[in-house]
Amino acid sequence: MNREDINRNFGFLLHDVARLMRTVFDRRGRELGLTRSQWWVLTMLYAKEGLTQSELADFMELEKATLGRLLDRIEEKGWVERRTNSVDRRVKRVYLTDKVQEVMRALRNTAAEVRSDALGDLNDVEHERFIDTLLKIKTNLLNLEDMRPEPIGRQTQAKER
Amino acid sequence: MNREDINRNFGFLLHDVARLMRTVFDRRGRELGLTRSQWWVLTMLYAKEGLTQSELADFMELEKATLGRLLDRIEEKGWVERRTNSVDRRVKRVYLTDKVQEVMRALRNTAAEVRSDALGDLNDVEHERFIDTLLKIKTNLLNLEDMRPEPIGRQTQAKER
DNA sequence: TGGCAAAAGTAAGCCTGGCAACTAAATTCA
DNA sequence: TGAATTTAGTTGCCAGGCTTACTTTTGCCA
Repeated sequence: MNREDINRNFGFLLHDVARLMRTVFDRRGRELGLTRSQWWVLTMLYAKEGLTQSELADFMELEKATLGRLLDRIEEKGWVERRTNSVDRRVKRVYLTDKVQEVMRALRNTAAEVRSDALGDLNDVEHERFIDTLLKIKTNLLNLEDMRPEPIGRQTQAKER
Repeated sequence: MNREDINRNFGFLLHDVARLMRTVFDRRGRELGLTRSQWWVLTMLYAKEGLTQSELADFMELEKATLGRLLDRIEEKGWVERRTNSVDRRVKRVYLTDKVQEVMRALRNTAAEVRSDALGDLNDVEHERFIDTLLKIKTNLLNLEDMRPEPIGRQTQAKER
């Protein structure tokens, strides 16, 4: 890679843009009292309430430990509840509380703002193409052997039962 | 946003892909003994050796503090040198050491591998379009008022006076 | 049934990143 | 000149992410 290319380097750019997005969202989210990651968990839960922590971690492609700590903080704020399962006492299922509803509304607005600020002048075609390409890249990355060992899990299920 | 959209949500996708890239790179970089961020600093320095820490932080759009700590670790490994300026004794300029050359070679190879694994089947047109779009988004984000106050440096201007 | 492996969560350690507060040096300007 | 302001860099604190190592519980099977 020569020196001129640097600003068009895929890895750098992606890194930059993701960081900028996070920063923008974190700043706007601060007045709502949460971080981007916490918001992300809430949004995922909104779609998939009642998953176990491990299932949720798999779904979000996060490590169990990372998710666990996120949940600690969100639970402290009273937005989420871990319910112990009576059948399997190791398992904790995660539920949103009622209290979270108003926050969620505010978040959706803020998220839409950030998204439209970021995408700004892109037309629909460009937008869709961009999303398609991101999806392809994501697929490529998930298929790398590097990703097999532990991270994506996918292990197990179709096991017990 | 309805529940189906979630996998085509720009923010999520970007977050995911950036995280996956980081993970892949970190795993492959580990055997070389550095993290993605450290590699990033080295690469930037390769293009811009001799900048002051503040200039480098601006260039990389990082906080001075974040860069400072990155440099601490890289310096410990002997890949980088902070030289104090005799004219302005506050300033430290950053230089690569000779020792770093072989690491850099390995890094460039690894980076190219990761990039081609990630981009995989994309054709050139798609690739270029993707980069263009990323650049537009980056520009949009950098132009937000949120980004003005402190973050990018350029600080100070028009304060109380 | 009794032991062992696997699974769910947690804890601790490390690195990155932002923000805020600080120190030291330089600059401004009254 | 001397006080106030700016600037360069560091430090402290916190969130988030990954890894590794652990505890508890469950399930298998010999």
